Amino acid sequence: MGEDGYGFELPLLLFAGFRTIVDRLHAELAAQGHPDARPAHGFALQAIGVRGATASEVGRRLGVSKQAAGKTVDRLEALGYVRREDDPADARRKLVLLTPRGLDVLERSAVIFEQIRAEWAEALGVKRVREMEADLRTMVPAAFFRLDVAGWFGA
Amino acid sequence: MGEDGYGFELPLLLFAGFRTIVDRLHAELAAQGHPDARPAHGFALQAIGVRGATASEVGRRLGVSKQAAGKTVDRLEALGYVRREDDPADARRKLVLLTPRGLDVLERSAVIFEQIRAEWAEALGVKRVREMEADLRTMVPAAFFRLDVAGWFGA
DNA sequence: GTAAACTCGACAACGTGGTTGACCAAAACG
DNA sequence: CGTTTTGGTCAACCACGTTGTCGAGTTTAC
Repeated sequence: MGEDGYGFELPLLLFAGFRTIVDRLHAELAAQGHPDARPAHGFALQAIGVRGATASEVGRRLGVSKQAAGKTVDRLEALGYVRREDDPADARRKLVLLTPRGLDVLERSAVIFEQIRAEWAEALGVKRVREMEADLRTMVPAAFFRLDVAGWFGA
Repeated sequence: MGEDGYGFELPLLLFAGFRTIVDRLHAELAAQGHPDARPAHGFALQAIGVRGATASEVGRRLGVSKQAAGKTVDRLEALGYVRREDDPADARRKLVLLTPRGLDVLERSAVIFEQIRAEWAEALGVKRVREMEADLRTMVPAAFFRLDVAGWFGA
């Protein structure tokens, strides 16, 4: 063991940092009219995007099965964040589209994330935050758009 | 939005960094005779510790309900990582104790985490890794350090 | 010393986010 | 054409979490 402490600290700190930000985000979202939004919803809504996507496409973008993506879309639909629409050009496809409410939660999330990052920059210095982001980009495989987030968030 | 990009990047990078390390850990563990080990097991085994603990204590240390902790202990028991033993001093309690196999996976995890951290230090510089850890410690609430680290290997 | 309060472990029901496998209808391809 | 691929859905299952309930055992208060 090195002088820097036990090895599990680094992954634990990374996870704790992530959870700290995500928990803050959802506390803010709850206070801004989105009490039922969950982390997985944000990932899915981003994968859907303003131009819409099919459930299968969402699954591929998130690195999960089309069935899992379909169930997530079901929940988003029940919460009013997306709607489904038949694709006139392909009778198999059902386009998933953001509702105004879905767009709202995405926009608010972006604003809140910016606020949190600004707080980190104020506490640590902009340079240190930028270095942290750059270092993480160096160490993370490029194709990390794959999320597979199950179980990593609290209730 | 600042010039640094969208706010989603920082939490996504933290999560990606965590996942990158944890995925590496479990690939190594699988190659070293622990193919069924999962991330949640590692957290639970740490919470149990070499001196053992009850399911309720594990739940408190991990910040989950005693029922959830009990179910995780069930799985660890089925995998041979822990055993349960009646507490002669308190007929309500059932002590959860690491088996030799449970201790083995903990020890191997510590070694692998050290290797991964050394790789990060080689790629980024020891100073930058230390700064990252220090910065994260600054930004993360102390509640995330509930895991009882002292006495990991009987120390 | 006994009654009340608390704690532990267990059971049940449920929610969320995943997985495979199977299947049909529609599209794409030979 | 017929064959293969693709999109959506249903069903069963798993991992991990939640509340609520409950009996048995231990503490605490009076």
